[in-house]
Amino acid sequence: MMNTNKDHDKKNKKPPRLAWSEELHRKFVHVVNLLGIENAIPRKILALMNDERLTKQNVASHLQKYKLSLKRISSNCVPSGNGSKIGCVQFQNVSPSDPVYQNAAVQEMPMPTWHSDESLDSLFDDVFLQWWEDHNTDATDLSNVIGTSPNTLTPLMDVVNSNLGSTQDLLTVASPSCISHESIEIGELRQEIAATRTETHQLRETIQALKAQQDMLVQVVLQLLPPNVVMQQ
DNA sequence: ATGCTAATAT
DNA sequence: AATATTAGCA
Repeated sequence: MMNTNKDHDKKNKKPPRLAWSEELHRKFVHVVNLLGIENAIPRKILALMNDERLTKQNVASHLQKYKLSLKRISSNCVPSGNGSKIGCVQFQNVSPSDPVYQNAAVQEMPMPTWHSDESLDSLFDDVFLQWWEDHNTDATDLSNVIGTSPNTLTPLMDVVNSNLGSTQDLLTVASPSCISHESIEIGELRQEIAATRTETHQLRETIQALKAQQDMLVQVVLQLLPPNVVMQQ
């Protein structure tokens, strides 16, 4: 009696299909950007997201779609060969959730400033670490996760470990001095902090999108200029 | 046998 | 269109 029917039987173990909420997707994008699109495989993504709602197949499926969207975007921005013809469109519509800056063609651009923005990187790391602390009691989880993977991730682990030291110091100093006073709303402060984090996160994405736009525009200008002007290294 | 991706199915 | 499932490769 529990067979080829359309059993809406409650006992049948069919988990409802996963809906990728914005929050879930942002988490996903966040982790993917952390790993870099080339290292972002389902197992690592799943581990870093650390979300009970997710299974590896969920992530794999979503990753497939996500890569397609990246491809869609990239294909609009690739300049055509050595000629002076430009294939770029849609500069205005770069969405923060669409990491155009991962476009391989963009990354290969000979822009001297491309890799030199350390402040942006550290901001990125701060945001990630705070998020990680929120969702995991112990940072050794992260170390374990990353430790099992090839050495391409060791720089990330270093960053995490070093930054973690400072944040833990902050915590141990701050918490004892706050207990005694009247019940001033710690909850409100938490909310405020959370809001600030979200804002920071969004700003970070906006900055990166703008940076990508700027670099692409510079590239366009370079291609429009006569060759002799550009030749200096 | 396992994990990943591309293709296909719902 | 979004998500799940399968197929086939490494």
